[in-house]
Amino acid sequence: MEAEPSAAVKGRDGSPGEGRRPLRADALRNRARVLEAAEAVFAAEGLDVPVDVIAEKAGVGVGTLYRHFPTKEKLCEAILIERVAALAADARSRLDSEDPGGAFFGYLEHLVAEASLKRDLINTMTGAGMEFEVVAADAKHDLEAALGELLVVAQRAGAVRADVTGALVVSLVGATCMAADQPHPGVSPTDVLTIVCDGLRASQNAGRETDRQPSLRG
Amino acid sequence: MEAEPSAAVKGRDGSPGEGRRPLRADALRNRARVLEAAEAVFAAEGLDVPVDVIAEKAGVGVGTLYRHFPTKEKLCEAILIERVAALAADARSRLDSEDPGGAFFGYLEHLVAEASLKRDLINTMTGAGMEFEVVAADAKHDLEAALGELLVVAQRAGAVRADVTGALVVSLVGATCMAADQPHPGVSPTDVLTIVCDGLRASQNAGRETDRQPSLRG
DNA sequence: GACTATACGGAACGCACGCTCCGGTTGTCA
DNA sequence: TGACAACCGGAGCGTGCGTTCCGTATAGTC
Repeated sequence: MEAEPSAAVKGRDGSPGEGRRPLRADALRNRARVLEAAEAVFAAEGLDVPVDVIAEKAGVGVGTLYRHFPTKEKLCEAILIERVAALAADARSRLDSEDPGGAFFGYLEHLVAEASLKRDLINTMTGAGMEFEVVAADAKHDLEAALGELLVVAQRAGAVRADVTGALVVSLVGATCMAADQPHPGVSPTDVLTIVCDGLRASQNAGRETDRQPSLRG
Repeated sequence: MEAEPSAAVKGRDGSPGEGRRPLRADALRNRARVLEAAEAVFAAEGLDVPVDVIAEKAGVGVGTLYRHFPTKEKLCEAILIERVAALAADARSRLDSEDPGGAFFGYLEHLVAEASLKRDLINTMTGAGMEFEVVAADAKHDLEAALGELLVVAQRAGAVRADVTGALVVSLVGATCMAADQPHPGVSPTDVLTIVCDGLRASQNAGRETDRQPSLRG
């Protein structure tokens, strides 16, 4: 473990850390190119694209890529953290809506739509494809916390059944995102989400008399 | 493409194909061991276990494994086909139940429980981890067909909303199985399935007045 | 224009995994 | 028991991917 000269992650714009001289112009340019290419490729293909592909798309050698991002995981983080933070902020902005139910379900819809547009988000939300360490994990936890807040408000308003937990909603959203990633012909992510939302709305013990209705907290 | 002497898949017990002499005793024994080990390992870890692991667990060299199953995919098939066929048979056995709703939802429960017990089934149902060619794909399609039959009966009985398709149910089950594979603390696969089932039960336009209720066939 | 720290590119390394090859072993049959 | 086909084991090959190394190019400075 030695000091890594220019490998540490700086501000997204490549601004210098304290006491370190600014990046050279070409380095700055290349760093931006790599981020841009990675953003596009990850969104289109998911997180398990070879780094070579990103480097090529950025018009840069792999060596250059690795000088700016010491690891593929760090590169993913640089992109995902801000994506996920934006989602969490969106959740919180809906917190003081006059229609908590609409806010909650609308947010779920937004989440799934966003995930089917940016496939890297699917990997993040379902936890498949890459294990992140602290930094990105924190961002994800923050998103989950924000979703939880939105949930309790909707529950207090009676728009969501009282027996679901935040973790359950996260599981359901992750599952829906996965369904978006493995599409069956004639089934859209929205269709899946519709069923899930109706299930979240349903009051407990709403089942027909012929079906046994298991309790969530059984 | 040349004839492969003993590599062709025979009956599960290793009985000879027509005109081919029976397997030697040790070969028969090893074939069984490999199947047994693969069944256990795939169930415990999913389909993306290295073949070396299976060979070792079977007390056999990789060469031996590959003589009996020319490809990892074929080995998976040998196990999955009968697993999946059993599930399809189970579905059909429920077709003439007096309680179509209970039969349908009970079957979904069985499916998810089975999948969280045998992780290779998760890979199969979610389509993640391995692309199968014709043989296993046929088995999967048969399972989906059986599930579809169970669905329409339940719909005719009014236990399931009329606007869901078989493909949608398959997507939902796959998603639920994925949730079982990426467990969140405090959330069981059953919890997820409960929400999904309630969503499938909910009559259309059952949403509260404050929530907009998208139609499935929008 | 010359000089140097900085950055670049891409060949090459290490590792994991599916699969093959072949010298040695063993079951089977006469 | 001897002989041969059938079978075994595991070293090793090919491929794909993350990562490193180092000779070369260039931006910034005087």
